[in-house]
Amino acid sequence: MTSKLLQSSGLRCTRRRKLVLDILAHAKIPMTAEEIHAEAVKTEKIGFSTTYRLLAQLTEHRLLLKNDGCNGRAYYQLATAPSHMHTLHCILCGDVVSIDHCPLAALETRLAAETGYRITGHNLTFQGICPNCQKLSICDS
Amino acid sequence: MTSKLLQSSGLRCTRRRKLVLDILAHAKIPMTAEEIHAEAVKTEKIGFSTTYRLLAQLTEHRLLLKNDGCNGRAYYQLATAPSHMHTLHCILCGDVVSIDHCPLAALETRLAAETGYRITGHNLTFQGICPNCQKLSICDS
DNA sequence: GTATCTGCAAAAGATTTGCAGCAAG
DNA sequence: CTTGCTGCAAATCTTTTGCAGATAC
Repeated sequence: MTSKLLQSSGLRCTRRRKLVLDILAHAKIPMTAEEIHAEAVKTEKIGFSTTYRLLAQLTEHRLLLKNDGCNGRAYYQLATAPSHMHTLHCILCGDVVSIDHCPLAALETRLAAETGYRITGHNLTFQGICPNCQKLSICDS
Repeated sequence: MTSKLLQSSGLRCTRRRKLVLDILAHAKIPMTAEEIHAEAVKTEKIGFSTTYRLLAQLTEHRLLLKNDGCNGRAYYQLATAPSHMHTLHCILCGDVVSIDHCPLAALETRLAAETGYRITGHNLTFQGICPNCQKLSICDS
C-alpha cells in the first residue's frame, strides 16, 4: 500500500521511503523528524539527512503534511488520512495531544475569495498547560 | 504610551525597548525579528542579540504576541491591539498579507473543555499562491 | 551605587547541502 | 548501465548564551 503510493507519485520505491511512510501510517499523532528518525533506525540503517530529505520530498509530492510547530520543530503526518490533525502542546512538560478535527476549511474558502490567493495549506498549533501541570504549578497568573 | 506599557509591566524603560514597541505599533503586519532589527538599527545602535532578547522579554510579559511561522522564523505583533492578526504567505514570491480576524476563540473554549488544558495561545499561518504568481506560473498542478 | 541592560562573539539546535559511493528500474 | 538515492561531514539559518562594560532608577 505504501509502495503503490510511492509509485503513483513518481518516486522510486526504496526501503527507507516505505519505512518512513509506514512509521507515519502507524502514528496516532504527528511526529517530528527526530522522532521519525529515532523510530526508523530501529529497523534500517538510515542517516539524519536522509530522513530530512525523504520528509521534504514526500511533503513536496503531497504524500505528507508538514506543520511547523511552536518550538522550532516540524511535525509530519500522512496526507492520505481522511482529515488531518492539529496538536496542542503543554508549554511546561512538553506533552502533546491531537485535535482530530480541523476547523479551517470554511475559513480557507472565504480567504481565497477575499484575497485572490489559491490556498495550499496552513499551519496550526495550540499551546496550553495540561491538567497535570496546572495541579503542580503553584503560581497561576 | 509605550513608556507606560513598559512601566506597568515592571520592565525598565530603555530606549531600545521603547523603539521595538514603537516599530511594532506602526507595523500593519506581524514582523520577524530580522525585520524589526533592520528597522531598529536605522534609529539606534542595537545588536541582534538584544533584539532577540527584547522580543523574548516583551512576549514573556505579554506585551507582544509571537507566532512561529511556516518558514522557521517567528513573527511578532503588539498584544495590545483589540484583536490579533494572522498571516497568509505566498510560497512562491514570499509576499505576506494579513488576516485581521482570528477565528479560533470559539474553538479554544471548546478545546479547553474537552482536554482540560488551559489554552495559552496558538500559532496559525496560511500558505498559498498569490494572484500575481498564479498568473506567472505556467504549471498549475 | 546597584541591579538590570547591552554588544560582541561564540554556541546551540534544527535543517540543508556537497560529494563520493550504492541501488532501483 | 544510468539516473536517482544515501551516508557522512560540513555548512546554513535562526535563535540563545557568556561575559565584560554601560545605563536606568
